[in-house]
Amino acid sequence: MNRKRQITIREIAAKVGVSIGTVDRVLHNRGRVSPETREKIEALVKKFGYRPNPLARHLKLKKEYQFFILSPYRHEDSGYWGLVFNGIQRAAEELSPFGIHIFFKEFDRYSRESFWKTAHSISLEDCDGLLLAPIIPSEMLHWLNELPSNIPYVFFDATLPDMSPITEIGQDPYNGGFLAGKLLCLFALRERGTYCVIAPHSEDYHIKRRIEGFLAFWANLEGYRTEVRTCSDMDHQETREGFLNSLLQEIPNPKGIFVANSSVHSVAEILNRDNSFHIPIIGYDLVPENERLLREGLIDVLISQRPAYQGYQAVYQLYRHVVLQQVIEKKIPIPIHFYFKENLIQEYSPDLEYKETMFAFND
Amino acid sequence: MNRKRQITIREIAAKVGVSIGTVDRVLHNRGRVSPETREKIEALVKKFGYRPNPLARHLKLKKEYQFFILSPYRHEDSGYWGLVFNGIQRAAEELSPFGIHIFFKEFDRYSRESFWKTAHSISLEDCDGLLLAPIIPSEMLHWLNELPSNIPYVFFDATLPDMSPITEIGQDPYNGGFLAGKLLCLFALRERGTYCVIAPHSEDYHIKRRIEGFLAFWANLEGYRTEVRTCSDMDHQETREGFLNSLLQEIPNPKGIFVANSSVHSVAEILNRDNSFHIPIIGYDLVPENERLLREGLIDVLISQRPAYQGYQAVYQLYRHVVLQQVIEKKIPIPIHFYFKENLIQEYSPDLEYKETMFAFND
DNA sequence: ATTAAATGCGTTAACGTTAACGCAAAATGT
DNA sequence: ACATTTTGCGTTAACGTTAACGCATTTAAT
Repeated sequence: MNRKRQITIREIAAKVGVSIGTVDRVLHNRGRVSPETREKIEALVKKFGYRPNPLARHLKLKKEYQFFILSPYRHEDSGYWGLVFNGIQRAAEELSPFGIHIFFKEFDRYSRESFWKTAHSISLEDCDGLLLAPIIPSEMLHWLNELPSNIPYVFFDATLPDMSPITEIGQDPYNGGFLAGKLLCLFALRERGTYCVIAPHSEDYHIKRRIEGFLAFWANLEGYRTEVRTCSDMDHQETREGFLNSLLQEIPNPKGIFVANSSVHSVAEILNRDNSFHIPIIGYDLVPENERLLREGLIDVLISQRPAYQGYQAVYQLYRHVVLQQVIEKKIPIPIHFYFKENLIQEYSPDLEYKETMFAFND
Repeated sequence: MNRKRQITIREIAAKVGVSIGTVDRVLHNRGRVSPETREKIEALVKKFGYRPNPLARHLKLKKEYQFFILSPYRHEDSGYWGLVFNGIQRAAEELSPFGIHIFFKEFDRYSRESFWKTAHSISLEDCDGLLLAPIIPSEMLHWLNELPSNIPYVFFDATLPDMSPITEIGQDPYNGGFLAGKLLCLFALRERGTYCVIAPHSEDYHIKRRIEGFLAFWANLEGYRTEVRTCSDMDHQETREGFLNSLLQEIPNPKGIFVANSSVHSVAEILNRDNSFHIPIIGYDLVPENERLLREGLIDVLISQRPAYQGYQAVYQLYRHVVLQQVIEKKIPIPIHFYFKENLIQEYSPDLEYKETMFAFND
């Protein structure tokens, strides 16, 4: 159970019969060491698994680490990114004794220009790590390919193929969609009929996979139909109302609706407010507006991507890699998490105040 | 956003006009300081919010921290505690550069004698922190009251009133029961009839609250009946079969069953294996046996208490308190988490291998 | 052949904290 | 009055790592 004490640079030096300076030069590739000595030292380093004591290193260097977050504006996606920032903020506070500093760099997720402007505003010289939301894959890819190769980065929320992040943090969108189907089916009491997917009109890989998962759930069931409809701009009131009206005209009696992103509140507000019948609605993300409507009963289920946890993990794993030089798992999967109106506990709420009633163990 | 640099002991000393030795004596209450000097130093320490650099301290002291886990045997509750241990183990590995060492002290949760024997085997002299599962409240209370007051401890899984733990980690059992009701109702397609609770015959506060929550869900609904039955020993095959047989005789057609603890697999195995009809069953905890039956479809839903996360958090928060001397939130609520057969991802699995298919972002 | 540069290595001073040690001066005991 | 203890404080050596610096040799350049 107890691993043995870590070997120190001084002990390595003694074993080889050189000074610590020489060992240090080998360790940091600072040259001025003969090939034979270098080999001997490298052999021992390997043999004894020497790893520099991160505490001593930090003490000596007094290094301040700068991590940059490249993410959509915090208010976008109905405030989703703000939830991520809460987790990031908390991690930053906890890790401040280690000299971790966080800088938020936000862009408009619908503007390539904004992305580039923001990306270029990051001062790469004194950047020790990047937290990236690859929400515009092509641009992110392009930018990363021109990046100095020595800057470590993590992906959160989504990922990109064929890259080398320290780790990828995210939720399986296919599975989320599948489960959305399952829950929607239950909330509709397995009634036969037509079930709708409402999605933004975008190329977003995540959204597509969620829809695929949702459709996969219904594929083998008999008596059920599914319809996918995309809306060009859910944030714009007229567009939204026009879209939903024509949807209801086309499908007059949908048994349930799955909104594949965080704009589910816009849908639920129109379809389930002041109506004589309730359409089961399931959507994504516990953003404030969605939370409110969940509480009011206009939304039935929300799938959470656990944004604050993702943000926290992104910072923490980067710290583990950069400061502690530990080995990080290549993937950090985020379990799919449901919220009904009865189990609303905001994780890492901004003010750290949790609702007492949700946690009353005694009396 | 950037907090200013922490003040050092040397700077405090300079400001007061004494040496660092004197300041250190004040900080550690080692006497040999005049009252006036002490006051001056204390004032400045307060004013500038001096806090010793945990890295330097650890470097100097080379202090090894010993944390003891006082918990039921890892195999008890169908292996539930083993899952907690996984999270503890992982935290211990991550924190090993800080000299954290973990010692597992396990007892039989059904034997007071075993509890005392185990509790007394903890060498309190070199104990820097305790992780406590207060699963036998009376004995734990008694033991804690006789404990030297300077040892910090955290509660996980459950808590005790009127104590001063560093933090309490746990899930709201009432809410969990309530949601179990809600989900069971959905899985039974809201069919009218009788719904059963099966619980162990014990005084366990958690279990009681879960049942209360479950009953609360049905209380205001019309056409639904609920029946609570306790079984003396679910682990014993004959007792179990006798219990379930008489249950089915009494309630021939239950619409759904809620098992208020992790022994749901025993129930599902008998009631839903090789039967022509499926009774919706919901239970607690993603222990291996339950996971298997969930996968096979004999169990419909499992509520997870996120044992590995609880274990991880318990160690991590204790580390934050003891090593970093940070302020810890008084309560760490564990959100209620559901598993269906489609979203099985084991958090913190022992071998750190996650199921790839659950996290395939691309293609 | 002489100077200059490069190589190979050791030494050392920090980083901030802690606690042992030392040493006056004051307080106490006989 | 003198010995002894106590008080109040400063000094210092670690802890492990890093990188600047120094100093011989060896190698290269003119």
